[in-house]
Amino acid sequence: MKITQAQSQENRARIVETASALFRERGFDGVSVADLMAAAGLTHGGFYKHFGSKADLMAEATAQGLAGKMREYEGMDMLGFVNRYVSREHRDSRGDGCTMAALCGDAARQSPAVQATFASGIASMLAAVERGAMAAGADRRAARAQAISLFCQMLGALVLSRACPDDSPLSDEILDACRSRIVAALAPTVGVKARTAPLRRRSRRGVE
Amino acid sequence: MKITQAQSQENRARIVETASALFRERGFDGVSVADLMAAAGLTHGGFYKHFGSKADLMAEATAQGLAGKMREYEGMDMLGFVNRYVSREHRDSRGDGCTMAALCGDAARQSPAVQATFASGIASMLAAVERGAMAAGADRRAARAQAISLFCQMLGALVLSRACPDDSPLSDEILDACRSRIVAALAPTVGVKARTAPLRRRSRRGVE
DNA sequence: TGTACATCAGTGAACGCGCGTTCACTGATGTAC
DNA sequence: TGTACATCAGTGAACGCGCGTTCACTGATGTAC
Repeated sequence: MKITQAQSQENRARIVETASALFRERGFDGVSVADLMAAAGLTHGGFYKHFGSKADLMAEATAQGLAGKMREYEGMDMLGFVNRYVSREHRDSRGDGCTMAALCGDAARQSPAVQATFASGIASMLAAVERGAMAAGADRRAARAQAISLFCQMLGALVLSRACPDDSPLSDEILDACRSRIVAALAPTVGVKARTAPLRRRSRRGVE
Repeated sequence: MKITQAQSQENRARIVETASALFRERGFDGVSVADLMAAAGLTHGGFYKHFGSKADLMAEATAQGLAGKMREYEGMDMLGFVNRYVSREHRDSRGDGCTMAALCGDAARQSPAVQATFASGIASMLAAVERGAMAAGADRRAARAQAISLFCQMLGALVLSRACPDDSPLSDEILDACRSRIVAALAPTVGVKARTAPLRRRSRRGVE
């Protein structure tokens, strides 16, 4: 049965979106094409009408996952961002969480296309954190290095906390220690003004 | 052909050692039992004379990999440890490097046995870093949180730098920025005495 | 110390299975007239 | 606006392949006497 062009585009978008979440939850190798298509409400045969290969989808889903989270984070101030990122909720919702944290381990062994996508995602994230750090009163010269250091710590905490068993107290401790220290380091330079300074490059009109 | 008991034990140890390196290089799913046995100079059929399943070996190889690196790191002072850990050389030698950094992403999706092994490895590592931080003059009260924060940053930097393509300048930048900041933060409290204080719990006699 | 024999680490073919991918087919869509 | 027909997104069986695992077999080891 043929389907409306609009329907087809909708299906394609749903496949990418579903893949992005499933890859984050189970890793690239943990999701089969059949799994994925079933989760998107389709059968596996149609996959190749939309994508050249699973590897192609991996690159596209990664790119979309990274970009989507960036858009979400850009509206937040530094404190809010840190509190949300280094949290039990984020740790426990891989499928909804940061693509970088969920897949950076896998990315190191993937194709150059996926790695390049990751590198540009990391660059965007670091640039956003740098703007946020400067808005929070960081030294202009050191803002870049501080942003890198900060984000590495946040991501490291999340990744390590996820490597522990579900009920491990260590998992909570890692998150709490890192979050507290980062927030404390940010606090002296964060006033009411900084709290309202979002990570985004410039203000945008309109609703989200 | 039967083989000496000593030979058999040697073979078993070599399989675990080989597996530990290969898993770090390619991930748990990236190494087949046949690959692994061939790399250890054996044929795949004999695998089940030594191990109940591939999953069993994964847990054992992970435990050995974590313990082996701990022994190596324990002999170093904080500055040496940081400089070695957050380096291009470490990034480029996954098979020889830190098991935690190489496999923590995969660990989150593995069996409880592997996750428990990871958690205990993380605990050992954090305890060692805490001792090192205190030897380097850190505040006794904050030493634990500082150790967690420090190690998360080190691991995060390594993992992110590995997610970039091989020739990416961003990969180098991440390592350099984190290493510099950590070393600078350590420097004021690190004197000649601290430099000679190793991470290990107490001094041991005899050669390595 | 020799001899006979049970043991069992290692071999390599074979197993069922799930994977990524291909393909003949379907039938509503979208278009040419 | 109707009619005839080419298109092509989606279907589901089938493909070859590599995986983890099993198994009958080998033959030197290690042991009982």
